[in-house]
Amino acid sequence: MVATLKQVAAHADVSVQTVSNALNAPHRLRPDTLQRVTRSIELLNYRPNRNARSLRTSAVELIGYCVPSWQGGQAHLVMDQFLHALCAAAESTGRHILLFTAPAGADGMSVYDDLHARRLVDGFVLSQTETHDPRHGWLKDKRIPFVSFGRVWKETTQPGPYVDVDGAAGCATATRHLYDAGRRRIGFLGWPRTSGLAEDRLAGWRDTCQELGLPTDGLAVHCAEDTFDEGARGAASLLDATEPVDAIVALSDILALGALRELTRRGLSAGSDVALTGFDDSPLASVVSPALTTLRQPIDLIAHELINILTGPAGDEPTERLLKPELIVRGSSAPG
Amino acid sequence: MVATLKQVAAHADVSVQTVSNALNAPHRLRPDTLQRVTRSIELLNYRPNRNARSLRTSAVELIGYCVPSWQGGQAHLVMDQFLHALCAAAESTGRHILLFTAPAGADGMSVYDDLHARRLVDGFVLSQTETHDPRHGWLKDKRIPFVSFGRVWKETTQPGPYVDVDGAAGCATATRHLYDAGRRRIGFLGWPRTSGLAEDRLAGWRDTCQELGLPTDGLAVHCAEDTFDEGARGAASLLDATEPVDAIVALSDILALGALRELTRRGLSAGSDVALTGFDDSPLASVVSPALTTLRQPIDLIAHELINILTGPAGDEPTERLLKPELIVRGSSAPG
DNA sequence: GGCACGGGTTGGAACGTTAAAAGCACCGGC
DNA sequence: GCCGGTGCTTTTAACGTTCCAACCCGTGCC
Repeated sequence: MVATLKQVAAHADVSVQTVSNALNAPHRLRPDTLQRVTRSIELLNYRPNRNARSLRTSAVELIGYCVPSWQGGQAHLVMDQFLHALCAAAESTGRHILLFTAPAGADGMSVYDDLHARRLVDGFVLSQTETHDPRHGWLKDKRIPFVSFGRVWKETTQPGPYVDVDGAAGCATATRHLYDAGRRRIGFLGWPRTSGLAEDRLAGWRDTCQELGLPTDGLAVHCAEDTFDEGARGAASLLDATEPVDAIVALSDILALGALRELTRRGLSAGSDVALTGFDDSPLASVVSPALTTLRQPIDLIAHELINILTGPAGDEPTERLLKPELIVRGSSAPG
Repeated sequence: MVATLKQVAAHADVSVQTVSNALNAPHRLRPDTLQRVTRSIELLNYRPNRNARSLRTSAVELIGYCVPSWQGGQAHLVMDQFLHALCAAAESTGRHILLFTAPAGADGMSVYDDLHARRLVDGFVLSQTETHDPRHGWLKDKRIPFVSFGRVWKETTQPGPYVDVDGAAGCATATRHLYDAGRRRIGFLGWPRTSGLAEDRLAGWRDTCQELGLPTDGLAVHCAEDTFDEGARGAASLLDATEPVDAIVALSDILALGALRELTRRGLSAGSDVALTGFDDSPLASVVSPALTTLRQPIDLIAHELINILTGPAGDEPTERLLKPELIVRGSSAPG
């Protein structure tokens, strides 16, 4: 049915090894032999058996990725984009992504260990990194290759290589953009400060405000969860203050959309009355009206960096890449 | 580093084959031998090398899944749930999911062929099935195992096994639910009828209305795309009619949320003034207020059926499973 | 003419596993 | 005492590939 190296060799009247060389080290063959072998390969429609190859070379060219469980309605709105990008990046190096599920935290580590020990994957891409995430240290100890999308927060050193988006820089850009649009009282919609990510983005807004001489006292609201309702509630409290805000930087698109709903409910016009920005450029950002100004994570670049770091030369020092998100300006901050 | 069968065999003082049998056919061993071997396996922390096994048995226990590209802001809001479920289902049979990308339509088929020929996967799960989808026939001709999530529309026979959600039954349930809540003029928000899925769901609404003696003329709107704006526009036209609707069955959550926005904009209360249902139970459905009544696809069941069919005995006749969605009643159709 | 050299090619072994067949010890029946 | 099982274990031979060492042969050098 499917041709093997041996059959191709017989057809081209050379040894098996020569056919292998034709594919893996063509420079070793005399041009005429190479051509003869290549013709046979095409004629027989030969495709190398990946299992045999992996057995010999002990590299499976597969990268494990744990598909997050959508606990508690937490929507991963850009996960499909990320997966697509990660896949494409892996394929550009001849690799593929293997999906698996695992319990959260340290409990799931035996799954990682098992996949690696059974040689189903060469290494892992981690995402959904959490504060004090135990996975990184665990994998590092076991010397299992990995790279993380997202920093490990509140640790003195990063255990292993990572790629992340500079949330502080992003929120700084958004804040400055609002300032340039004439806003002078800019509020912040965030999450509780126990989350490293939340604190990072908060800092970007706070520092920029202070730099620009804008007030920050009482202008940061910490929403309990990432839902429309919480976003609306947070926005309401910012609008009900004795001195209401004229702009809001939200830590996520969901919160921003909640705020948008609240503005609309009050008969305020997002963009002209109150300017608004989100974070992530989720698919929803462009389908609401006015469309949401938001910070787009460079997903393709992130994915390529992740794969590069994971599959590149195994240097000792951890590789760290911090990428800047791009401000996508839409109607919610720049009407007309 | 990692123990092999040979090392375990030496440790337990038996032959390699006996260790293999201890794992794959324990009934062949004498109880005491089995115990001795098992102890050695655990002591050495042995894990079978999957590549070697696959080479020998020519089954890789991997299932290919083409990760959809999110063309044109089309949000796959339940894709992460589906992937998680598919993964879990595969793992419950000792298999895993391998992700890949491929151009849409017939152009991408060489990718499928290649993955199969190189023995990276045993078979495929297709999703995002389209009207006149060429993939099914192609795979069937090549005798590459696959199962489809979603029927192939507008063909006389289904090329190969599939699992799908009965959209007609779902919309019928929703319509009947609205009728039971006292609604007598129920509109439908759909997509153009070139889509088989759209026509299926439309039929469920239409037939049920006729059965209940409700009007349907001019009460179906076909939105050009799956966006909030289109949903809002469609809802507006149903509300502006000389005889406005008192309920709306929407073909998707996105359209329903657009309609919800339009209701809110007009000062109408969703649930009491106009009742509303969506389709998919996407994460957004429960975070808006009022929360959206919607039809939940039995994702876990779908995933299990897909894997069962694909990995079950290779019968000749195509296996077909049509599953009913579950109506999740929330505030948008039943206030209070 | 012998020898080192190097490009091109080959045979043999190995990667770690499982299928199939062979071996071995013990037992009951005639 | 031999025969045919039966129950457990080992031997042998693959699966399809790549690594390594060897080989062959023509060339240039002393």
